[in-house]
Amino acid sequence: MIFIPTTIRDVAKAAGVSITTVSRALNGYSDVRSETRKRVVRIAEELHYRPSAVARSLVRNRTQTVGLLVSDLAQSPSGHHFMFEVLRGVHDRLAELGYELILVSTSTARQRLVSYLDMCTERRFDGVIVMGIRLDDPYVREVVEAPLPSVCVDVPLLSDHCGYVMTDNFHGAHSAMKHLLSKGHRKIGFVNGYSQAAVSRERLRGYQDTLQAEGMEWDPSLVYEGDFTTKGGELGTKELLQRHPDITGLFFASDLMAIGGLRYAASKPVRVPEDLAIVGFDDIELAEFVTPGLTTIRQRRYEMGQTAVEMLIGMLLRNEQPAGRVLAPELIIRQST
Amino acid sequence: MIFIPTTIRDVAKAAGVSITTVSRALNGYSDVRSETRKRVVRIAEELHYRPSAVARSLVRNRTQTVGLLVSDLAQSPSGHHFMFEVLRGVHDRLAELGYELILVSTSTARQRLVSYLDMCTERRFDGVIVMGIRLDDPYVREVVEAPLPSVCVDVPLLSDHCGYVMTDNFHGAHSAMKHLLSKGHRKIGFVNGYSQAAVSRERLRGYQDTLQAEGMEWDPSLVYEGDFTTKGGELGTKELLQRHPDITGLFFASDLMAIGGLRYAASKPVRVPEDLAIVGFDDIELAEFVTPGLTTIRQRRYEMGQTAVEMLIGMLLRNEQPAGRVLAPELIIRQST
DNA sequence: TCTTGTTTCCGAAACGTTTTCGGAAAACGC
DNA sequence: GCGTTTTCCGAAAACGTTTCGGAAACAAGA
Repeated sequence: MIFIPTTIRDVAKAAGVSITTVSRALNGYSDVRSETRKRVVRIAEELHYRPSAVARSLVRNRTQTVGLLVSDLAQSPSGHHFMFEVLRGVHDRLAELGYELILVSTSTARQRLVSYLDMCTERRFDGVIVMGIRLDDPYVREVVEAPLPSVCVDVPLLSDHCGYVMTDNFHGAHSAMKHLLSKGHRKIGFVNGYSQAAVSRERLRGYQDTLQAEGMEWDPSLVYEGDFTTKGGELGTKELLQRHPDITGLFFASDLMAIGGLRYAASKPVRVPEDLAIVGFDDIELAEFVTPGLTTIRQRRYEMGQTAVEMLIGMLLRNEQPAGRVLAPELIIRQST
Repeated sequence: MIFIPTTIRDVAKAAGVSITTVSRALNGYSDVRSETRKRVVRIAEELHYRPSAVARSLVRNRTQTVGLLVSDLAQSPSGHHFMFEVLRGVHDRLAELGYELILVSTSTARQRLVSYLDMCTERRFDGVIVMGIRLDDPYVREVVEAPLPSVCVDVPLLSDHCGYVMTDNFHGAHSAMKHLLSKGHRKIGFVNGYSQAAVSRERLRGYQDTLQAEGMEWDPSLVYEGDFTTKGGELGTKELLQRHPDITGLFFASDLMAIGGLRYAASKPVRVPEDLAIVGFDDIELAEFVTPGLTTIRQRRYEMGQTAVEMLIGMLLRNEQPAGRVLAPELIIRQST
């Protein structure tokens, strides 16, 4: 019933050599006669020998595992859309490099008893990738201070063992605004995410800067602080349109909020894009299917995941200094503008 | 630079006892004086001692890890929507039980060299949960035959160490059809997923059975075999409406395909639900945001993940027989019918 | 005093690898 | 035939735990 795997000892015995020789033969060392090597390899295959990663980890003092820390798997801001793609990027690149991905989230009871750091040291992760974390999250400090190589996604934290990768939110917001301006809009509102997210700050800066660069005055009452949710986007749209009925364009800090804006418009006699042009941020899958199709700023999420891995492994293997990498976003024009 | 964790030896030395005593003190054995125990616990905390899961796994011969095998992370049938929720359920329940989740997908080069089974034995997973796999996937055999406790999601495979959990697709399809019939539709088409998916077969059976139970003839030309994608749904709708212009209702085996149907309708002068009623399957997040809102069959995805874990751990810890568990779906009525 | 039992602790083996060090045998240079 | 190098292989230590089988110290019962 219980499955007992073959060990290196079994192979050694069957091949009539020492376990040392088996280890060396299978790991491609040079000092083993090719004839012996062939025999060992053959017998190892016959016995379906698979070296135990556990034992190997113990002696090598590296586990070839990376933890993916997600602050809250359940109710992340942009929902699954953002996370899943990053996760895919992380997973795929890790797999290519021969690392395993362990998923850790804070959403469970156990994680409240044992801290992130405790988990990481217990499991002896080689490194950690953090995502979906807010600047005011208590774990931030823990992660950055921990003596464990790490990379943050979408949080610009930098130390001697912690790098980050994120979208160029400033320029993303900039190109969204340039697009709206080019369409002739002059009164443009901004529905932001909550201010504790690093990305919100950058997007706000992009909004302001673009307006000022065009010589237009910048009016705080044109900005609404939402929470990245559809509901928040709906409320923000309502609020801003009440404050400034002459608004003809709205920029949202997330697609989910922009979809809230579309919903509000649909419930009123407000036509999109004729009466109100809408631009989102993220380019989640929904954006294409919603009517009208949502003009938005595409984040390269898969690539962010890959890049995070690249950086982490660089720190691990080649002792590279952690850095901050910024990925260029892309304007996707659909029917909402 | 490199982080060297404290070992049980460090604690033993600092506390002036043997490592045996430290181990027994921290693991709650009875034969250690409470005074000694307190001292050991205090010192362990002071030194931030965290027992190495690696070493423990080696000696205990269990790793407290479960692999989540995903046949292809990238292009799964229902996309992220299905997987992510199941994954959450799996993760959360595992975490509660003190297990770690390792994500393994077949989408990478490395996985093509080393088989699933090899990975699992190398890493010494205690058990495995499989999802997103097709009946004709070569890995199916491997997993079922492997002497490793496993649970399949959405694939009805049963052996003495392999159980499964899935939605009651037959009854899901049944209630979708009953709903359409109750709305007065008499000519109803069915856009199915690819036939190699176990769920497709069940949904087709539900479609047929319901019609026949109502004394209606069942016409194979009313069924289109799609591929779970939006594009396929679009093509299927076009094809079926050409074959039978008098169709007034369409049932889709996935929401993504149903959305394809909505798109086709929007591109023609076909009004939904007036000219054509549409029912999907899954209740992905999109279903609510699409216009018109999609009537669909909700799968309890999070719960499926939890249930899979429950069953696996039962096999592991309490030696329970693997079983097949079927979860009831739910009809969600929106504006598309 | 001798056995018996309890309580509290420890030494040592075991888990399955990798790796260091060194030794035996063969080949080579002279 | 002798030293030297090269080739091939094995013994043993190490990684950090858990656990088995005592052992020391002391108390209690005979």
